[in-house]
Amino acid sequence: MPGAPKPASSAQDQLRIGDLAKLAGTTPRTIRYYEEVGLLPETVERVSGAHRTYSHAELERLQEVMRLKELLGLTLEELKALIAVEEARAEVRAQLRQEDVAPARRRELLVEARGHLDRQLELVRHRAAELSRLQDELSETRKRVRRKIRELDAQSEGSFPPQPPLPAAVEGSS
Amino acid sequence: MPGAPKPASSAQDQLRIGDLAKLAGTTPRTIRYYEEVGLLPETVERVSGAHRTYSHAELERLQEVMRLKELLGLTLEELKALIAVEEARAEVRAQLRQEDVAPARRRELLVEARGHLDRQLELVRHRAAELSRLQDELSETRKRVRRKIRELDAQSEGSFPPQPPLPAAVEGSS
DNA sequence: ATTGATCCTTACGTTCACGTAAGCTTCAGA
DNA sequence: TCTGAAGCTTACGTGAACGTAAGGATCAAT
Repeated sequence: MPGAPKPASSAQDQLRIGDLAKLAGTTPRTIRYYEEVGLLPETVERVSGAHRTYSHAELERLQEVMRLKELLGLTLEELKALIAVEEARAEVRAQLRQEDVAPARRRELLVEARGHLDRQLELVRHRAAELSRLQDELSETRKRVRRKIRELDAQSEGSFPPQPPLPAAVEGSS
Repeated sequence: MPGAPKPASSAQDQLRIGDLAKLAGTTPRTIRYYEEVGLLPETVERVSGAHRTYSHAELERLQEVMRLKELLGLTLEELKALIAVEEARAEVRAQLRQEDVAPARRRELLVEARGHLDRQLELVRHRAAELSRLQDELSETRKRVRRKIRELDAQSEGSFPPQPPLPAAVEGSS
């Protein structure tokens, strides 16, 4: 209504906890809980009682956390250790805006982040490898089962009921 | 009681719950609990109070269950639905020993098992794909971080401390 | 200034997946 | 036959990860 153009400041991006929850596919309670246990940083400069506000960056972080939890099945405690990366990277990004940060300090942060990334990668690779093996074994088993079915069908050739028309259609995904 | 030599029956393979637990890397309590919720079949013909006994086949089944739980992070309830395969396959194996089973029935069981296997495979493939994407993203991020470190090192060329000798050595465990 | 929707804190409740303890029974080996 | 280790049932306890409810505060829009 007011002719005043919205201050083109970097605000705008402010989400409330309910919005964040909806966007991330979770609940406000969960977000507060994650903050409580230290998985998410306490929203900046908040007087007790005031509403929490989140930026798009925080949404991404939350989604990343949820993804790691989902995919790796870790406890929140384990996750906390793992996602220290985000912490470091966030700090680096924040400091990149100030030019007066000692390169030495910046390097430290980056090296730290690299270390965390290496740990994450190792964990993920391991998981992926195990899953891959499981997949192979399942495929192998399925092959055997299908072969046995075919054998049965061949034996009862004509002599038996008109061969159940194989529901077949196994969706050849991937 | 009689000095009768141990009946050379097919026994021998009989494990007690403690052995089974140790072999599978879990506890008796967990095994009983799995049985309670229907994840493991109640050991055959057991009068209440008598010890449970397990065969090698049951060990394998338990290990399979634990592996699926670990890798996919499913609840026991979800697992129950998923591992109906084992049920069907066990039945097939049992029936394979009797030749008098109608081929039609045998076929039914096999088809059922195939269906369950398809579901498992789809789930595992999906998981594997997601993990793979995560892995790629992590690799990408790591590359960027490493590049930034190199850039920093290049900038401070000679002008700065003798370039921290890169702790490198990412402990190549496993 | 006044809402009504959303949020805040505090705190107790709940489900899952077992752990632990007690009292008794079974079983394998001497 | 006896015994002690391991098992059985029953039941209460526990930590993680939230759900839910109560009573009041905040905030955006009117």
